[in-house]
Amino acid sequence: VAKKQAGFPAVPVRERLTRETIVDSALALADAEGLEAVTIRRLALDQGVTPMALYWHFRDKDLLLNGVVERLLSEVVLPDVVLDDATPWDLRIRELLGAMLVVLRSHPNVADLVPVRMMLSTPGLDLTERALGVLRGAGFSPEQSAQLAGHGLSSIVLLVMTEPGRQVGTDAEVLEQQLRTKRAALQALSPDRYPNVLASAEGFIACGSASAYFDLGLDLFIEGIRSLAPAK
Amino acid sequence: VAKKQAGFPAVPVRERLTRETIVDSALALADAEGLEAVTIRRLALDQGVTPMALYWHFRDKDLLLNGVVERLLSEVVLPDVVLDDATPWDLRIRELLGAMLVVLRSHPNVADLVPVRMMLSTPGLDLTERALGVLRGAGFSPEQSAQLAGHGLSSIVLLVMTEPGRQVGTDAEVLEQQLRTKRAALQALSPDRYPNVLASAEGFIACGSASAYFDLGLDLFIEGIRSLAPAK
DNA sequence: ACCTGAACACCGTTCAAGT
DNA sequence: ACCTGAACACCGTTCAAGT
Repeated sequence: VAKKQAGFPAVPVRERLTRETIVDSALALADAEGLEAVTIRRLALDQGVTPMALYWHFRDKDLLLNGVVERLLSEVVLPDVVLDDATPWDLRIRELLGAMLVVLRSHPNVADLVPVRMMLSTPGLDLTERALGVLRGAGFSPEQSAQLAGHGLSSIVLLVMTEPGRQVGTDAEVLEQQLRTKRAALQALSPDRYPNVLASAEGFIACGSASAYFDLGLDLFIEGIRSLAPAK
Repeated sequence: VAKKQAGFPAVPVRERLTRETIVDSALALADAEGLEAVTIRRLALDQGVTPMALYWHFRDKDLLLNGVVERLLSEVVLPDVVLDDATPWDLRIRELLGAMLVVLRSHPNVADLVPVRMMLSTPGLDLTERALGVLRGAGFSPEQSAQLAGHGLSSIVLLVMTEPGRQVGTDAEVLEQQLRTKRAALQALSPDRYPNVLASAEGFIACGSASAYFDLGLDLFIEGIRSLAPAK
C-alpha cells in the first residue's frame, strides 16, 4: 500500500507496522470496545494490513497479549514511600497496590489479563520483586510471600473488574437496558427468602462512592496480611 | 437416530436430550479437557446430535454455562455450624467458604465461571443470602456485606484456579515440559536483580502442602474481615 | 526483512424445514 | 415438541509466495 507516482519515490501511506503500534492499537481497542473485540483480524483491519502481517511481529495472539500487559505495567509509577525502607511495610505495600490500581482503573477491560502474565515481562518482574521484598521484610516466608503477593494482585484486579456501575458496552441505550434487567431480576425475588440479598441490591448494581469501594477492598487485604504477619 | 425394525417399535439408540444431560456432559468435558474444550459443536458431537439440537434446550451458550454453575453450586453441602446463630460469625463464614471450596476444588476448570453467575440461580442466591446474613450479623452495612461476600467468593476461586502444581492438560508429557520451561525461565533471571523472585520460585511452581496453601488463603480473608468488623 | 493470498480447521448462531 | 440441514459471519493459524 504505497503511492507510486512518476518521479516520486514510494511513499508509505501508513506507518510501518511495529510491535509498539500493534500493542498500542490493541490496548486502545480493548479500552474502547472490550477485550473480545481484540482479534488478530480486527487489528489488521484497523492497521490497513493483512491478518498475517501481525504474525511476523508476534508468534501468536498470546504473545501479543503479553505485550499489552507489559505496556500496561510499564505505566505504573511507584511513589517514593514504596522504596523507602524506613516506612512501615504495610503502608509500603498498600502504596504499591494503589499505584497499580491507578493504571488498572484506566484500562479495566484488560485487567484480568494481568495475573497470569505478571511475571512474563520485566516491568511485571520488577513490581513482583518489590512486593516480595516488602513481604519478606514483614517476616513472611518465600512461599507465603509469593502467595500473598498473588492475592494482592488479584484483589485489585477484582476491584476494577467488578466495580459496580462499570460497563463494557459503549452504547448508552444497551447499558441502560442491562441495568433495568438486572434491577428487575432482583426485585422479582421473594422478600421472605432473600431479605439480605434485596437489602444489598443497590450495592450489587452501583456503589455510592468509588473511593469507599476501592478503599474497603484495599483495607481488606492489608488488614488480612497485617493480622497474619509474624510478630516483630 | 432410532432403530426401526419390522414388528418392533422405534427404540432410541441414545438418551433423549435434556437440559440435565447436556449440563452433565458439559461439566464432565470441562473437568476432563478444560473449559476451552466445551463448545456447542463438541457437546453435540459427544451426544450424537446436531449442534442446533442444543439450541432447543438453551437459548445460547451463556445460558448453558449458567446451568453448569447452577449444577455446581447445588452440590455444596453446608455444615450445621453455618446455620447456627450461636456460633461466632467468623467461624460460620469460614465454614461456608470452606464448603464451597470443596466443590470448586473438584471442578477447578469451571471455577472462574462462578463469580459473575453466582446470583443467576437459586443455589447461588441461597448461598449468597446466607453469607450476607452472617456478614450483616457481624455489623457490616448491606453495601459492605455485598462487596465482602464478593471478595470471599473470588478468594476461593482464585485459590483453586492458581493452586501451584495444578494443570489443565491431561497429557503428562506436555505437562512436564511446561514445568521445565517455567523453571528454566525463572532460573534465567539475574540473582542480583530478582533475589526475592528466585527465593519464591518454588512457591510459584508447586506448593509443598495443599492444605497450608488453602488455609493461608482462607485465613487472609477471614482475618481481614475480622479486623474490619465494627466492634461489638 | 516485511508483507500478501489462499486455504484449513474451527467457532456461535439464524432460519427454514422436517417428523 | 424436538431435531436436522444448510448457511452466515466470524475466529486463529499455517504455508507458500511475493517484493
